Amino acid sequence: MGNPAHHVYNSNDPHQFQNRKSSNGFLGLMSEMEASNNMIKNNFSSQGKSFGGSESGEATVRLGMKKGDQKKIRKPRYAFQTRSQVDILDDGYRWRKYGQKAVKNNKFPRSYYRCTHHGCNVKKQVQRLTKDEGVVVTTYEGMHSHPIEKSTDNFEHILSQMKIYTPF
DNA sequence: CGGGTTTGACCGGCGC
DNA sequence: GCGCCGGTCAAACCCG
Repeated sequence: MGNPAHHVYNSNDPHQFQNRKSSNGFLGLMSEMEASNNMIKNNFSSQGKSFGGSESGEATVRLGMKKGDQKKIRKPRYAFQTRSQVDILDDGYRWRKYGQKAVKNNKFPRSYYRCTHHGCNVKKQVQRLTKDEGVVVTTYEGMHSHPIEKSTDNFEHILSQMKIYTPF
């Protein structure tokens, strides 16, 4: 991958993005999480810390031992949809793709990415809608506990801020 | 070479 | 218990 010259919001320039947010640019912003779990709120209130849930969960060795000792914390994740012609929305972090699966009722596959930063277990998945090819759904899971490593554009900064404060 | 992608197999949960 | 399904692993492959 590697889109050297420009960043990727590109496909629709920021202006359009802001203009159409009420109608189409920002199709939706939804967050999935279990309201029944209070711990999640704790995790989110202190964004500077590591989000304990997923980390401890993944630290457990899989395949051969049960990991559901005590925690059944549901990892909060939030998704937003954008109009873009490219699947790769570069938000400033480095992602490594670890899977791709076809989605039912959808003719396009879904790609699974993971942040390559050491000790950062943030995941995201990118999906494209069948009906509107121009719509790309990006779902983030977890939160980065380290700074962005690329050039800091304004929009990226705003975006990252958005990520932090979205759930509430 | 080193890092990221590809791709099929595998795993755990859920419904029947 | 079995099969579907969404998500992940890992070995091969690719490319700078």
